[in-house]
Amino acid sequence: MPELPEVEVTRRGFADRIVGARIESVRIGKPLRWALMVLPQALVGRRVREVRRRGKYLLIDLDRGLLLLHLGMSGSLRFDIHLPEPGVHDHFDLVTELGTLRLNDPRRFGAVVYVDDEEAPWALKLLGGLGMEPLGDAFDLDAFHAGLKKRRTAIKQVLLAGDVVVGVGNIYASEALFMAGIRPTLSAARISRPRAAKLHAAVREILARAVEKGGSTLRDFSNVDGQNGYFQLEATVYGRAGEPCRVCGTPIRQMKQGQRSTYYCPHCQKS
DNA sequence: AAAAGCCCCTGGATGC
DNA sequence: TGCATCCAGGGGCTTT
Repeated sequence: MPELPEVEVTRRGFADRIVGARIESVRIGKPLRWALMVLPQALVGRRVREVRRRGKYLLIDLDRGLLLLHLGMSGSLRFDIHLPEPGVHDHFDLVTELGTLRLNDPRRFGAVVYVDDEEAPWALKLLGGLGMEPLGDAFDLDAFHAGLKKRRTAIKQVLLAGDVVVGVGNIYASEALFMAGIRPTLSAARISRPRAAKLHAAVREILARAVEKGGSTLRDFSNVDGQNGYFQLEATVYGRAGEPCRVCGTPIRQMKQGQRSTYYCPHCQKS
């Protein structure tokens, strides 16, 4: 589920509501991808300072230390003053005086990790290799093009890898490549400067638009208030195999790249 | 060093 | 209705 837009929509949904709150208790359900790395009891009494996002990670800064949250493939967060009894897929509750933040994740590919600071080994391991943030000023076109030139793999794979630019997952990679008119299998290193510029702009536009629409809800995703996103309704290629291209009418094709589905228009994305 | 596969896990859709 | 198979928004780890 959650690519950058969904994580950002999630962040915006509870950041202002939880900042300043004192942690009253922590409840752990089934194990997630990694152990919490700190005794939940040790978090009690700390206060939430800020909620940030880096790529697809949420960073919850406390007055001492921070929590790194990842939603994996099927995770979503809820936040409310009062939440019902936890269900089988509710694996983490951060109970604060201003409300409870709850992670629901059926497939349990998500993660909650505590670190003392961003230089801690686990923080470096998870965040250290991440590429540029696509929204905001740090997404530099020169650096983007330079990053592509180093990679001979298919451009779709490079977008997904997250070491050049972060946050672009399987839906938005296909969407951005369609917007830029680039064939997903094209070697990243072979992308010309003008086309890199188009892709750079497309990534920004697609992600920003998706944030505006509340993200994409295919199955599990909803925001912290349980509301769905609507970007999936304006997908141009993702999930539309066999349906006519919205621009030229040619049937959209589906293929596999690295065990993941890629969608593209063979006419609009000739190379 | 880069690239390609494998795997973690659960549930929904589809097919026989 | 029951059971098997395939597929799904991610990404770390191991192997080439």
